[in-house]
Amino acid sequence: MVVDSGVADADRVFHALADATRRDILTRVIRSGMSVSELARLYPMSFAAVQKHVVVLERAALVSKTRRGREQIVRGEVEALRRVARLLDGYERLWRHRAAAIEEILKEEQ
Amino acid sequence: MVVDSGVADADRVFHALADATRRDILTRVIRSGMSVSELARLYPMSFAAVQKHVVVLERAALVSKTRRGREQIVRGEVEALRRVARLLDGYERLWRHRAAAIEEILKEEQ
DNA sequence: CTAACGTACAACCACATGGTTGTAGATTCC
DNA sequence: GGAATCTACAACCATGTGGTTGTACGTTAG
Repeated sequence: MVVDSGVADADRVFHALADATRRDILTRVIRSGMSVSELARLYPMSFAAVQKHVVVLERAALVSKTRRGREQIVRGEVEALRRVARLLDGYERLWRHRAAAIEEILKEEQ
Repeated sequence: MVVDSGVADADRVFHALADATRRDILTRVIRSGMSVSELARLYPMSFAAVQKHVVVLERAALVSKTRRGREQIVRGEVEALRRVARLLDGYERLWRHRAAAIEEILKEEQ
């Protein structure tokens, strides 16, 4: 297992998700693959802007691209998504731990 | 239920999580509340920088502050965290849907 | 072959972000 | 009361981000 720079990974993933356009692209390409220009037609911005959003998602490993003729098909990668979900689960577990401790204290006080 | 500006909420939450220092602060204050200056002593940066990180987490509703004398105690708020986890679950559900569709297609082809 | 299409990338711009220092207001300690 | 502590916030700076346009290159269609 790669231990190195898991921090930067999380940085990239959360940053990639911190933009409504990118989240929308992600939901679409998870449903089914789409070419970059198909995606670009969906948003009120230039092709270049959408292409850059796709690059950000790609760097975060949230999507992958595969060539099909002159098109580049973008697909959602669920692995990174799962890693983030697990991370958030970790946060929540910590919280539950705290909640349990509080309950313990309240019990003792009664 | 508030329907308005759930998008901006997600923006704020993901952006808040897209920084290693802020994620570290979050894990600590979820375990147990800490004052801002206690937090500030933990990181190799100025008090003001840490205070600004706390503000970012607060705007994302990931932490809340309560006064205790001259200190401000920062605590982790789990509600927003859960909302994000649910959002990511939503993404994963979409993916599973796609996986099921692919299986269906493969079955038909055989 | 040539034209149109799909993609990638550089250069540029306005604005946000993450850091700094400095100042000022509450609150507590002695 | 006066000093120390904790917090908040403004001003500033370097860098990053999200958008633009323009250009170049490979692939497909006619």
